[in-house]
Amino acid sequence: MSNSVPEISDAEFAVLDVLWQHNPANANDIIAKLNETKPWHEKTVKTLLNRLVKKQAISYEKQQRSYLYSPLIERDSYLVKQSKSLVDKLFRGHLSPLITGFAQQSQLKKDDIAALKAIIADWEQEQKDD
Amino acid sequence: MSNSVPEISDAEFAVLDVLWQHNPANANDIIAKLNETKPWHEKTVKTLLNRLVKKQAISYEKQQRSYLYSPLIERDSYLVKQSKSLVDKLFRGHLSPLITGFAQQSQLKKDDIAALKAIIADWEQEQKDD
DNA sequence: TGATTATAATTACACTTGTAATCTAAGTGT
DNA sequence: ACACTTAGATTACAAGTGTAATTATAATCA
Repeated sequence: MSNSVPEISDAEFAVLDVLWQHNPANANDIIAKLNETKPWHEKTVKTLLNRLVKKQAISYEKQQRSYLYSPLIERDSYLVKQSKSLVDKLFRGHLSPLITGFAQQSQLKKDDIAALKAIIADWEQEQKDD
Repeated sequence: MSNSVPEISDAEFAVLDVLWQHNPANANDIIAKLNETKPWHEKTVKTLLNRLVKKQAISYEKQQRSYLYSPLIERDSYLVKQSKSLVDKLFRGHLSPLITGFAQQSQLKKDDIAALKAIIADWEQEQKDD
C-alpha cells in the first residue's frame, strides 16, 4: 500500500531537516539556515531542493519570484523508519544491543535514562493489560 | 589517531557480516551462506570481496587455489560507530527519542526490556560511585 | 601436454551522490 | 526599452554502488 518513503541522501536529509523546523520556507532562508552549520554553496542547496522535489519528499508553491517549500514526508515516521532499518540491518531487529553499545561507550545522557524508565513502566503496564 | 574505519556500503556490509560469523572463510562458503538470504550472483559477491579488500576491511591469505578471507575491522566497534552516527544524524546524539519511537511502534521485545533494566541499574550504580 | 575448469582480476555500465557551474527567464532600476 | 540582477532549470562531472560479464591465470583431467 501507501507510498514507500523515497530514499533520502545525507545531504538531502540536512535540507529536509531544516524544512521540518521552519516550514514553509524559501530557498534563501533554507540556505541561510543551513549555512549556520554547513559550508554549502547556494547552488548546492538548490540542487538538493530540486532532487527532493523530484523525489516527492517536498513540494513548493510559487510565491512571487521564488518558491515556498514544504515537506511532504512526515518527520516522525521518517525517523522511525530509518531507525528501524538500521536496527534491522545491524542487530537483526533487536534494539537492546544498540542500547548496550551506547551504555558501554557512556553515551547515555540523563534524559535518556529518564525516557528509558518511562518506557519500561509503560511496557509493564501494557503487559498487565493484556 | 588510529585508522578511521572505512565506509562500508550496504551490500558490502552483508558480506562482512557473514565473515564475522564464520571466519576465516573462502569465497564459495561466503557465497553459499549469503545465498541463504540474498539472491546475489557469484560474480557480485566476488566484486564485493574485492572492494572490501581494497578498503582494508578484510584481508585474505592464499590457501590453495582460493583465498581465505578474514575481517580486519572489529564487529563491535563497527556497530557502535554506525549506531552512533545514525543517532547523531537523526536525533542529535540523543538515544531516547529513538527508543521512544520503537516503543510507540511496539517494536520492543522482552529481551530489550530486560536489557534496559540492566542498563539503568548500572547507570544508577555509577552515579552513586561518583 | 593440451583442453577444461575454477579462481581471481579487470572491466563494464547505469544510477546515485556531493558539489557545483552554466543557462534561461522574469523582474527591476534607469 | 535595455541592462542588470536574481530565481529556478539544466548540465557537469568524479566517486561510489549495485550488479554483473569478460579476461587472465593456474590447476586438473584426459
